[in-house]
Amino acid sequence: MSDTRFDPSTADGRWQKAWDEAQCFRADSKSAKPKSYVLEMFPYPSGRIHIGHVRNYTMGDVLARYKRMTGHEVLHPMGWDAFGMPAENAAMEKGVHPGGWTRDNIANMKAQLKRIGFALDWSRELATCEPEYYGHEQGLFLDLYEAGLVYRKESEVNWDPVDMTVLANEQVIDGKGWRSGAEVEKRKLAQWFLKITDFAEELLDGLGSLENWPDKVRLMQENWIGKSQGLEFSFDLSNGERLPVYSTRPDTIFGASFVAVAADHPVAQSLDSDAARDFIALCKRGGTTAAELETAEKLGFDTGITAKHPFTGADLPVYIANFVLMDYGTGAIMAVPGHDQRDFDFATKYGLPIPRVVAPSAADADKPFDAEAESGEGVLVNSDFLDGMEVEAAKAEVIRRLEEQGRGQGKTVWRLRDWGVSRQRYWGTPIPFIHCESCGVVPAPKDSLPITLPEDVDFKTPGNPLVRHPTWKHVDCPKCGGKAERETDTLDTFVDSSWYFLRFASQPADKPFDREEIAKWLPVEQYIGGIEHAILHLLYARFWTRALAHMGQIEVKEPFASLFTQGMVTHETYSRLEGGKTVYYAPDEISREAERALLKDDGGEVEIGRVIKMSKSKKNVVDPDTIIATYGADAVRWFMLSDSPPERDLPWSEAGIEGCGRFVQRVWRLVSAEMVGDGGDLDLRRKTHKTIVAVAQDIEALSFNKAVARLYELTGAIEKAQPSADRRDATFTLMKLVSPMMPHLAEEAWHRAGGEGLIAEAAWPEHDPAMLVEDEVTIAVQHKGKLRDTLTAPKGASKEALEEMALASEKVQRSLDGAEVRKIIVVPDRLVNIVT
RNA sequence: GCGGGUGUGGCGGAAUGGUAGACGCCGGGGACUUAAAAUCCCCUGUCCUCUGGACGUGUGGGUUCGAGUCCCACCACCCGCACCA
Repeated sequence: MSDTRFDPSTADGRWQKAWDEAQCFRADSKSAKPKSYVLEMFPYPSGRIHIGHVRNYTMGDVLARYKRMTGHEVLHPMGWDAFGMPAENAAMEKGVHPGGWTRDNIANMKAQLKRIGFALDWSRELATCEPEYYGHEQGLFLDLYEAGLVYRKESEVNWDPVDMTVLANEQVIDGKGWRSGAEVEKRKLAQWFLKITDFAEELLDGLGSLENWPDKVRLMQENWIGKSQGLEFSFDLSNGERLPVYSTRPDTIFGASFVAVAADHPVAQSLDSDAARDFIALCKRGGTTAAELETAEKLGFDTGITAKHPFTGADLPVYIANFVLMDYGTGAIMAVPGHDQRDFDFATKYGLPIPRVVAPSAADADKPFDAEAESGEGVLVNSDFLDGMEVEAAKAEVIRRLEEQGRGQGKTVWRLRDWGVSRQRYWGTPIPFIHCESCGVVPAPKDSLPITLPEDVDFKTPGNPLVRHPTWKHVDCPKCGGKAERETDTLDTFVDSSWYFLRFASQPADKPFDREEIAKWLPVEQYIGGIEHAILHLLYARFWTRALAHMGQIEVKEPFASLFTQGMVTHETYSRLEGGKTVYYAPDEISREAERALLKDDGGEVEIGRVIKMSKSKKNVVDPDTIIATYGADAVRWFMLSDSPPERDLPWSEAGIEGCGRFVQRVWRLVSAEMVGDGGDLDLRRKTHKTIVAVAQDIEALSFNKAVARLYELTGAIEKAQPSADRRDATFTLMKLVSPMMPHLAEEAWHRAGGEGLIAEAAWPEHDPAMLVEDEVTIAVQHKGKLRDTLTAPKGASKEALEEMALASEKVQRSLDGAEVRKIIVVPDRLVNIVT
């Protein structure tokens, strides 16, 4: 080791080993210290850690190390979201077993994480693909079944007839399977569902208690749950049937000029004419992509049936309409064109009346519409007994009257659907049920768990290997003992990630978790991950936790007390046209100059594109291993925290990481410098103590970029200071303050400077409150609201003294130029503003 | 279409209604060196008649002694949802 340079290639590994040996990062549940559970969303073991993971885990790591230094017993675990499709794809493409592929990937990624020096409790590592994990998941699934929260029903799926598999919506591109390219069919299959809708109200209300979640995420979940309150009532139809409809605007009932049903509504289906059948087919063909919906024209088909208005007795035409959805409300609506844009468009197209029933005031009852529907507030007009009422009062009145007639009732409708968890795949948790011809669907006995996946499977033939495995599915019925078959569906991987944070608290062999350990560690104080999980993962995990609480297995209801969603790591792109095609080049193929970028291969200039999310197709990716090998783990960690606020995107740049590498060496040189000297340095001491407080606040607020800026400032101040006892103290303090961010450098420097033990186990420095108080302050002097001069005054100087000093300033006098002073505003210790 | 967010130097970004641009990157100049790397020092919003001054936080208004910050309207970009009655 050279004296003048810090060498991460030897130091990083040395300290990682030292932390391992000292077991610094083990969480002790017997500890009396206050606990802190810091968790980052666990990764899918794709094989390589990418730079986004590095940013995510560095943030959590800084917080975890800081919490440990401030006297907390920290739980900071790591695991693997190890089931899922990519493993099966690899099996099909490369002929490797999903299990072997996954476990190899885990080993690689674990080694990568260790090279970054994360303060993780590896003794609690888990992988969801191991029976020790998913066996307990099967047990929990059976518990949920017992509690009435699991059921089976027929449901429509996207079926790929070539791959013989069910596709997620995202895997259907232009109506074709993403892998096979075959036309996707809609098939009805019996599938397993979790009754998340039972918890809709709770999940919605619970959002209110999650003050430390981003408003954005709470809003997204609120919209997803989609509570709406309105009225369900029935029309009498001319064919003698009754047609229930749902409306959130019952107040506008006198404005209804037609009734519309969905194409797959029974009323539509019962029509016996070719024209009707053709129209229904036309509706079904309609695409569901964003662009198609945007331009979709409102289309309708007059059924010839009429509906009797419950108050006026008028006969309203019943249409089949392509914009009415079967799976929301009752699949039928009363259409009020004047006050709903869709109904307005439809009525305009088909020449139906557009009556006004809400107006700004009673005098505007006949005000014409301005080419669009008015859905706002106002008073009711042209509405018989509702005339003159406000919207809210009118809603209540209509509901009251229809309830009285026994024709309808107030009703709450949710957008949230039950959670379909069946996947017709191999690499997932087997659903613990058995199908018996005589007993039906029977839960697997708990003592038969875990139901493990067979190892001897092949992926050469399409379809689910569990279905065609020669022996696996054949079992005796646990009820009657006769021949029966196992369920061959496996669970959605979102189930795996719905409780892993509970399993981290303790890992008993005979049960999913230990009640007391959950009580000790949960909730997670700080959960960090990507915004892409704002809805599904976070909603499912909240549901699963509440369901367990509902069954009395745990106390905690909300698993994540505080949530942080970090931004992406981005990079500019490099490309040029070659033979009419845009060819992208990777950053390491480029030599980047100030204004331009040249290809290393042939020296040709390439175009520098926008800074965008790193993606393989644009080749704008950097590999964590490479950069760690080049700059060391600490420089990379420091870069991840610098400059950009953590919730925003972070543009990766070669120049930036080099700057971080320089800073690592700057700190190193401070420690190498002479650390003794005479006398004190009050300014530096003040700066040091202010920095202790500020960095602590910044880390707790996750404002790592601000903490970084303050550490640069302190470093600069130490460099400028003459040797002194205060300079020595400042240097030791700096080592501790940077240690959560640059732990290897901090250990090496600490060790070299003669510090005791490991800095990873050191306490956060104490600050002296007296050092935070200035005795002199800078006062800004303004005239006409503009800065004219600044002056130095003793802290706490009187208003009169400050006024006097301000007026004495030559610059101020020049600006005043003899004008009459009308008023002087003095903000003590801050500013004087002279008004003329 | 609905909902949400963001807009500050060449770039990333600081700034309890009180000195806009902290800190970093890039760039320029200098020192050290035979030379380079490394390191150190200085400069670095725009403009002008430059020991000073004017302008300046997407645009236009407003509130205020004082607005990047608060209010109103608009523009641009980004994200989420999407015919949810």
